[in-house]
Amino acid sequence: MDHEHSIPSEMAKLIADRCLCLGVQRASRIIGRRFDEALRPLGLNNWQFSLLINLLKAEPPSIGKLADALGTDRTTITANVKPLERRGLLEIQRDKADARTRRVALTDSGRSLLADAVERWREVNASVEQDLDPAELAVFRSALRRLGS
Amino acid sequence: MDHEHSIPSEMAKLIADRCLCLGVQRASRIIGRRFDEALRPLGLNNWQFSLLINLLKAEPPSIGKLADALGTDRTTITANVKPLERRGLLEIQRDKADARTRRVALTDSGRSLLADAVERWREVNASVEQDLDPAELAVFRSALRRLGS
DNA sequence: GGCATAATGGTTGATATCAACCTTTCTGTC
DNA sequence: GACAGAAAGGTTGATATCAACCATTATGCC
Repeated sequence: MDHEHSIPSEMAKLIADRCLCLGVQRASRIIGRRFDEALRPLGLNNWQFSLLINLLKAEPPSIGKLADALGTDRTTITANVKPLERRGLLEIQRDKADARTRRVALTDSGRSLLADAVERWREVNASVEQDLDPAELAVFRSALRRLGS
Repeated sequence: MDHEHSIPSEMAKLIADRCLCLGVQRASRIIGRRFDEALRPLGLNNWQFSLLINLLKAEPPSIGKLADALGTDRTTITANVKPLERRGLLEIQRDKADARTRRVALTDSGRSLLADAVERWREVNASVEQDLDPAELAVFRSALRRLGS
């Protein structure tokens, strides 16, 4: 007994299969958990690793630059930097030239933890890479780059 | 003045560029916002749309089946179904045969909202698809499928 | 039936995500 | 210097995410 405005279940399956949003979010959750697992012994999750690795710049990046790099809202950076600051892995500095800008800088402790984390990252990233053929992987990367811009 | 265990910033850039986790999560956030924007007039976000579309089955799916379909933890389903239940878009039913199982069923109201949402979904999904070449898109989909299993 | 084990899923606590709104600071123009 | 508009970021409130732990129910073996 179909409702006037209802969608048959075969069409629903087509939609779910074709939805790029669900596809990419589903994959991102599943891959995220693999990285979470690899980094768990260090007390980091995949998001925190990505943030920390983006702090290794010639100059500590601003909140806005970090948001661009990670593809998140600025307020997400603000909120999620706090636990890492509490752990002493990074610190917030005020920019000397522009009083509006805050820069996020790694501490020595953060730098040292990151060195361990990179070893674990290397393994799990290689393991995910091996789930795809080399040609497929190259296209996948370029598609991700194009979609994330 | 490099710390003993520190990573040079050129290597950090390589890691950030090669990290499939960051790449896919970054793309998923950016794409998610496009779908959020398209669905905002209906009061739905991309996650809620994906959940609702997965309720259009011959038989209402269990919490666990939904978690598989969306690639999330079971507890995420439990928690995030609540706002949709409050809005009357779906309801939780107990399975007749197995008292452990709870099934999530669309209401008429949910079914009707979903019919509107699908129109908006179609547009935004097509717009994301057009950011890739057809061949690239096909490889991208198959890579997502392989990574999300 | 009794019991060990699987399966299903809820609860709690911490972090992640973003829109809407607000404050502070800078820049350009006059 | 004054002022308008832009730029950078914080706060709040709601939803999203998952690990760890717990409770209930089903299943299989004896």
